[in-house]
Amino acid sequence: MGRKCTDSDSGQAELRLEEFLPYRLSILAGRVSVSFAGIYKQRFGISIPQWRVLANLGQFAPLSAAELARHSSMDKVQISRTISKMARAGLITRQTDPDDNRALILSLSDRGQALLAQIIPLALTWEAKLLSDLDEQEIALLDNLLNRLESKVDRLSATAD
Amino acid sequence: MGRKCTDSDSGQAELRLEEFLPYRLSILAGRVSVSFAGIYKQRFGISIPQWRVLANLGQFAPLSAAELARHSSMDKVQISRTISKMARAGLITRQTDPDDNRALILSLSDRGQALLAQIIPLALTWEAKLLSDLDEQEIALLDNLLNRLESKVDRLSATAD
DNA sequence: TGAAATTAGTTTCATATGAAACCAAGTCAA
DNA sequence: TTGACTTGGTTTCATATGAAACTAATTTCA
Repeated sequence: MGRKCTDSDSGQAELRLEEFLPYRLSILAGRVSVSFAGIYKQRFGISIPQWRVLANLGQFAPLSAAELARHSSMDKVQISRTISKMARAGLITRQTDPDDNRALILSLSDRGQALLAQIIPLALTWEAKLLSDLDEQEIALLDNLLNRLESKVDRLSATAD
Repeated sequence: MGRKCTDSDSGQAELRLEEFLPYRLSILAGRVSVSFAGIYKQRFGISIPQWRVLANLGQFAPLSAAELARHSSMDKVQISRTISKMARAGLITRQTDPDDNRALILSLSDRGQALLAQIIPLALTWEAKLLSDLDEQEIALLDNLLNRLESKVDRLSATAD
């Protein structure tokens, strides 16, 4: 960083938070997460990380812990702890991979699948409500924009040092 | 084992995470936050909550702690701790409000302002990079969509229970 | 081979978090 | 006034988090 153009009166850059994308995204995502978590938290007693594991295994199982971490962009420590809890609760199964004895093969148990099947309709209904002010085209556009931002931020992170 | 029914004809609801908005938003916002935090974290030694306080006070000061909490949608405990640290570090000033001796009047100190002035150009540059694949119109649209989602989720949370 | 480097997952430890209890100041109602 | 209620902010306490150290299995390559 070089530019230290006398932070005094003249060239003072301004930041309007209500227009600053990282900030807005973070606020919005936080509120969405909390609001959505209200759906399954007390009703089913699972946390946000547990919900993530549940949903990811529901869609992509079988997965190793490392794959699951990549899929869900969760920390590997958090994965480890979350799957321990969920295994104890009988929601997932863990077997060691015969082809690589370090790795685990993770899947949903019947109970886990049943739980997921209970939550999914609630999730979809809730999402529909969230999107109810947007028309088809706008939803498609949002989808497209989020995709592009996602791959952009990945590229930015990759080059950051 | 597993699938007792084929998805197409049965009532088995499916969830495609890559299309599920709460999930995508949360992943994207997390990555954006982390990537952006890389800009100021080691360079200036401030945390994400500190950045939020800095930016909010920069734009909206003077603010009470409660107002700051509302503005930034941060927890009041977190606000309390963050402003203590920042006051100790000489980044903000805290005076008790003469009109209400419970309340604090928070502002940026000169040092805080100088720090913010250093970060803002970096933040704007970074944001510009993030948005560089989107044209004017798309940015405006994104802005509009995020706004509408934000107010929607607020309404959903309000009616939650 | 077999020693160094990598990778999968767990554990440790210091820090961060937030719900609930708390104190102190202000408001309301009788 | 006074006592009940609310509000601003801090503290407590139990839990969550993640970086770094660790164990164990696998790969690399001299």
